[in-house]
Amino acid sequence: MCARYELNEQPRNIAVRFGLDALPPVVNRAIIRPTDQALVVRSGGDAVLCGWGFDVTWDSKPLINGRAETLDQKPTFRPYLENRCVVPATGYFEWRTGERAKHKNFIRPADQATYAMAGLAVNNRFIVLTCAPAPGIAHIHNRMPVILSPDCEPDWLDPGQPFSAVAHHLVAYDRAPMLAEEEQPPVADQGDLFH
DNA sequence: CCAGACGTTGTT
DNA sequence: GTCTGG
DNA sequence: CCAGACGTTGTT
DNA sequence: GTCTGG
Repeated sequence: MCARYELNEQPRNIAVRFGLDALPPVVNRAIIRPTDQALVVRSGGDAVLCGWGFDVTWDSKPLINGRAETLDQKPTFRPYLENRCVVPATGYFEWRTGERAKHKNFIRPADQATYAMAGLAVNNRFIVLTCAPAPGIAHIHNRMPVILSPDCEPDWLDPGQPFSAVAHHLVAYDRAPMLAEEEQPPVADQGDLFH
């Protein structure tokens, strides 16, 4: 899940939305994929670019997600429970497995154009935390990124809070419905390829 | 990053 | 070769 | 010692 | 690569 997301918003608006001190650094593409540099916000309006995924020695692929339910039990994550961040996004992509094909969905909360995913950021890398899905999108996938309400973001980011005091934020988004737009199957417009 | 897929209709 | 998805 | 896990996701 | 369990 959540192996791709979008941040399609003007730096100016991102700065306002997340209370940044200055305009955030910019990357030239809106679609973010594993290993890409992307914007993360830490406490105090500190916005930096980090690469998506922690490198692990046992796999060539980076570790891009962390399960919220077990985060504080994993040796890989436990040292970093206070290195919390939020990851600005305007939507994320999820593939629903259908009878015949996979259907790509673009998913976002109904009440926020630009929202915050909960994450950890360490050594210029970040991961996105996942939780059980909200009811409206459970048919698409059994996980979703943790999406924070704006009023919870400062608490989540507060480095003075122990993880145990902020872990309750790591649940499916329930402030508004989740909207999912399913990408239409591509039109096989190959006319007379076989004529 | 990198392994694995890349196509699956409806019988003109 | 390019796209997909974790 | 040494095989297997180690995160995830999705599920052969 | 390093840790864990048998």
